[in-house]
Amino acid sequence: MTEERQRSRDRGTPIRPAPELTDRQRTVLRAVVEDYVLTAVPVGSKSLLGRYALGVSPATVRSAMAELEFLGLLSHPHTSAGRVPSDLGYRLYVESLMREAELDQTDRLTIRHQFSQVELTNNEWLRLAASILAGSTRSAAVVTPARSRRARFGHAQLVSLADGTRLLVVVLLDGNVVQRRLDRAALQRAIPDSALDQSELDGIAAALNAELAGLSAPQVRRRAEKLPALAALISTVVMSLLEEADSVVVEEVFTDGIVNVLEQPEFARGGKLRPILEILQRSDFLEQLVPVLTRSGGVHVIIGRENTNDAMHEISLIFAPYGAPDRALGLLGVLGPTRMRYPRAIPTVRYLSTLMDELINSQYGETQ
Amino acid sequence: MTEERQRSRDRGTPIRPAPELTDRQRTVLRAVVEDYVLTAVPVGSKSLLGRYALGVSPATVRSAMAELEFLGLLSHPHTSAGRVPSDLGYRLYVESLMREAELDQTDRLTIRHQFSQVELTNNEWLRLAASILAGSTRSAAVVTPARSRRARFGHAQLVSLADGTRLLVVVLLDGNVVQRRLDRAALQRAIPDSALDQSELDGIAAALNAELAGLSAPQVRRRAEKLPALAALISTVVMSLLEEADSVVVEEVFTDGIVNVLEQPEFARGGKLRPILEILQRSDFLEQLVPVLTRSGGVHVIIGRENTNDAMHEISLIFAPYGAPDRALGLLGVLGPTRMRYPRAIPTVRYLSTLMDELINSQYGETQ
DNA sequence: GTTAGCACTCTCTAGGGGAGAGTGCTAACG
DNA sequence: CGTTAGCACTCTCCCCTAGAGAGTGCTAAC
Repeated sequence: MTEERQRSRDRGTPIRPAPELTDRQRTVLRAVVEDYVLTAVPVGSKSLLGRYALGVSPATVRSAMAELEFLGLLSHPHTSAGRVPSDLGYRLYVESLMREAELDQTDRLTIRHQFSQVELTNNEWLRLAASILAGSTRSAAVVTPARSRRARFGHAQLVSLADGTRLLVVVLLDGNVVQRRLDRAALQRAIPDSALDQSELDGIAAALNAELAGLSAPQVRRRAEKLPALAALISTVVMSLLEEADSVVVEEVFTDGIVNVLEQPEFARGGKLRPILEILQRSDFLEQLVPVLTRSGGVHVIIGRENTNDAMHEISLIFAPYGAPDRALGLLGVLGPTRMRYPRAIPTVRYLSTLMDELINSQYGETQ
Repeated sequence: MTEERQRSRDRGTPIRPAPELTDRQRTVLRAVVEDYVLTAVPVGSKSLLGRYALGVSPATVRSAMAELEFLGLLSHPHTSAGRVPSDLGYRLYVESLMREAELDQTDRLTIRHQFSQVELTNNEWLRLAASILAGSTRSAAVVTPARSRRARFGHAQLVSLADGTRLLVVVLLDGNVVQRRLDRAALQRAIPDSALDQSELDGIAAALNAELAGLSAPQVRRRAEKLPALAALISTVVMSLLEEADSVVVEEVFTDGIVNVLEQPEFARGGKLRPILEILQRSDFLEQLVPVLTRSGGVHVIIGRENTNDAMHEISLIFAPYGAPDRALGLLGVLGPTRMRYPRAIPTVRYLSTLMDELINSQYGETQ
C-alpha cells in the first residue's frame, strides 16, 4: 500500500469529493450498497457474487472494492471483514446509481385510498400521513402541520366563558386558531373604561376585524398607533398572539414508527438508542431543516455525518416540504439508519408531499 | 417443603390476598423492596444486612424471606438468586409499608416556581407538567389536556378563508375550539338558498349562537327540529363537531421522559422495549384509565399484572385526574417498571394534579 | 425462636480453541 | 494489461469449560 493510500484510509475521508468511476466500480458499489441495505452484514467479495451475477471473479471484485475504499466510498469495519458503504458511498448511490422508480401504481392507489376516507380532521390527516410513511418505509416518520411563515390576522372574537373570564379567539389567515384567556384583571388592562357586556365585546371584536384583517404582526403594530381605543388590547394581547405564532416554527409534531428504527440491528444495542429517541422527542432538528427545505423544495436527503447535529451521525433524513407556497408550509419525511432503503423512501416521501400539497390546496380552494 | 407450599409456589399466586404479617416480615419486605428498587439486583439475605441494620442474622432473614415468598409477596428468579418483590409485594408495600412523605417544601417550591413563569399557553403548561413529572420521578410521564366529558356548544363563527371556502369555528364551553372547513359544495348543502356573503354568514352564526348556546349534542339535535332554516347546517356540521368532541376521550397526549424508562436495566435488553414504546405511542391505555380515575379521584397505582393490558405486565402506572369536576377532566401520571420509586412518584403525581386543578380553576374564574 | 455451619445450586465471566469468512498479494493466464 | 486462481494470513464469532461468587435450604446447636 502506498503512503498516500495509507493516509487516505487513516483519515477516512475521500480524496476527491465526486470521483469519476469506471462502469465496474459503479456496478460493484451499487451491489454493495443494495446488499448491505438488505442484510445489514458487511459485504464480502464472494458472498456478493453469490447474490449478484457480475460475471467476474471474486478477485476482481476485491480489487474494485479496494479502489472504492481508496476513494472513500466504502469502508472496512476491521481487516478481515467485508465492506460497508460510507456516507459518501450512500451519497453517490443516491445521486447516480440508484434506480429510483416512482412509487408503483398499486402503492399510490393504496395510499390515496386511505386519504380518501373523507371527514378526517386536519390532525388526523397528519397522523395518517405519518403512519403511512412509517409503514411504507419501515422507518420513523415525522410530519408537521402546515403553518404560515408569517401569521396574518384573520378574524377575532371575544367569547364569554365563565363569570368575569373571556376568551379572545383569533383565526389566522392560514386557518390556524390561536386564543388567549383573559381574566378580569387582564380585561381591565386590555380594555379600560368598559362595562364589558357581550354587546360591547362584540363591538370591539368587530372593530378589530375591520382594522386588522389581513395584517401581519409589524403591520398590526403600526396600525395600532392610529387606534387609541384599541391600542391597549392590541399591544397586550393581539400582538403577543401574532408574535407567538410567528416565532413557533415547528409547534407540534406527529411521529410514527419509532419502533421501526429500534428494530434495526444498528440500534438494537443499548447505547445508540438514547440519542435518537431524544432527537425524536425534542425534534428541534426540524427547525434546522426548514430553511434548507424552503429554499429549494423537493425531496432532500441528508446522510449520516452530513447532519450537523452530532447525535445524528448515523442517521439519514429524507424530508420534503409541502403546502401552498407563501401561505402555509409543513414538513414531512422519514428518519432511519444510514443503511436505509433509499429507492423506496425517496419516492414515498415525494409522493406523500405532493398528496399533502393537494390537500392543502383543495382546502384553500382552487384559486390562484 | 410441604405439598401445599409447593403448589403455591408453582402457581406463583398468593394464598391469601391480603396477608397479616409479623413485624419482622414487614420490616424485611420493606427492606427488600427498597433495596431492589434502588439496585435492580435480586436481594440476598446477607447483602440486605450489609445495608440495613436489622439486628438479626442472615439465617433469620432467610427464613422471613421464605415465609414472604410462601405468601406470594416475594419471588425467586432462580434457585440460588436473591429475592425480588412480586406485584403483590409491591402492592402491600404501597398500601401499608411505604413511608410516603408529602413532597418536601423545596420540591414543591421548585415545581411551583416553574409554573409561575407566566404567559405559558395551555399546551405549554401540559408540556411543562410532563417534563416536571418525568424529571422528578425519572419515569415516563404522560399528561392529557383537560376536556369536558360532554361537549357543550359555546359560540360559533363563520370565517372566510379564501374564495369559496369558509371555516366554521365553534368554541365549546370548556374552552376548546373545534373547527371545520367547508368548501363551496359543502356550504351549498349546509346552507341552501343563500348568497353566502359575509353579512349573511354573520347572521347565521348569530342565529346558531342564540339558539344553541350551552347545549350538548343531544339537546342540539332536539332543538334543530324546531329550526328548519338551520336544520341542514346543524345536522351536517354542528352535530358532527359536537359528537366528535364527545367521542374523543383522549385526543392529544403529551409525553416526556421515555428515555428514563429505556435506561432502566429491565428494559435495556432489546425485546422488552418494543411493547412499551408502542403503548406510549398509541396511548389507548389512557382511555381505560378514564373511568377508573373519574370514579374515585385521587392518585391511582396500578402495578404490573394488575394492568389488564398484556403488554403492561411489567409496568406500573401512577395516575391522577385533574380538572374541575363536571367541567373538564384531564389525566396525568407516570409510567415505569414495577420496580419504581413509589414513595417519590406518588406524592409528585398528587402534587402536580392539585397544581393543575388550581390552574384549571383559575382559568375558569374563581366562580363556584 | 435464633443462629452457625454446610452442602448444594445456579449464574456470570474469562479464557481457549476452532470454524468461517474475508482479505491482500503474487504469479499465471488469455 | 486486465483478470483470475491460489495461498497465507487475519479477525470475529461462537461454543465450551472451569472457576469464582452469591445465595439458598436444611440441620443441629444455642
